Amino acid sequence: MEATGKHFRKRSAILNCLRQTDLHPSAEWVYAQVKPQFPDISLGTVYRNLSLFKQQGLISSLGTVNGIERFDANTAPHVHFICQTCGAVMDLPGMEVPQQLCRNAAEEAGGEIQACQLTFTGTCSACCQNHNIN
Amino acid sequence: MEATGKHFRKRSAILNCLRQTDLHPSAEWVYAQVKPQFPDISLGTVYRNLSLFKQQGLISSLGTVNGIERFDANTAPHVHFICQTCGAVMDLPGMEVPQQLCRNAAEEAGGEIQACQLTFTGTCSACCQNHNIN
DNA sequence: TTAGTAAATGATAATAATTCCTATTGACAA
DNA sequence: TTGTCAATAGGAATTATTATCATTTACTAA
Repeated sequence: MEATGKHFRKRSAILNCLRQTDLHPSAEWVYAQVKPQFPDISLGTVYRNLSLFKQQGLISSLGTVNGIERFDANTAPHVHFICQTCGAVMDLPGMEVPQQLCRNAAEEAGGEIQACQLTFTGTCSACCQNHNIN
Repeated sequence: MEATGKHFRKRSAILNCLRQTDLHPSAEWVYAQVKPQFPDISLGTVYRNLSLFKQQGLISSLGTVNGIERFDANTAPHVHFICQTCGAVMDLPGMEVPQQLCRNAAEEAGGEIQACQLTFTGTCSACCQNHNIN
């Protein structure tokens, strides 16, 4: 399973691509990024590996934006802002989910809590300006 | 646009169905519930009206669970727990998102914030028990 | 009653994101 | 070289959702 040799170059390129961006991209976006370096890569490989990484806990999914799944290589708990107009997903790095909230949730849910997602939805500043112009 | 007469019976049945459950159901589930009362209702009508209600702010969407969109007639901000094993979505009614957190988000995001979603993911107590048995 | 209308619907086709399938390729060990 | 097995490419299949369009329903006015 080591990433040595040509065998795993595509797989690690996909992971690296996701690690080098903060755009919380879709599978298609990752595909487009990796394509120049590996012209014969297939979209299926991107989906397959993203799914594998997710299962291994190397990446996480933010859910879908406009019906398209978005991924994040930052698995530490953090807060997101999603612009409903342009579909941009941004981190709100200055914020964090209070630990107490997570403890309360664990208590109230009864089961086991594995992840926590705090997401704000609205219109980003760029789209707010565009809207004013039009 | 009043819900008088037979014309709007299906539409309001869909909304009532959603209002009378706390399962945060899918379009297909709503369809199955309304079907006995309106045997000739079509799935397209359910999708069409759910989409309309969402647009009107009468209901909200939780996003997708296992690739299927889930809806909620409770538009007040509240906290959810999603079981990754069985796909159940539950409210955590004793919890709420701190107001201060929302204010911070608005400040940091720059744009306009319209909604806030706090979701915990994990394994519900029922699925935890089943897992122990098997 | 009887058109005339606009909205709502049923049935089905179309769309598109994602997953599945199978032959092929690359890496490595014997 | 050869056998084996995981990884992949390419494309077909799946499936949730949306769009289309002819029909039905409700309401209004003559």
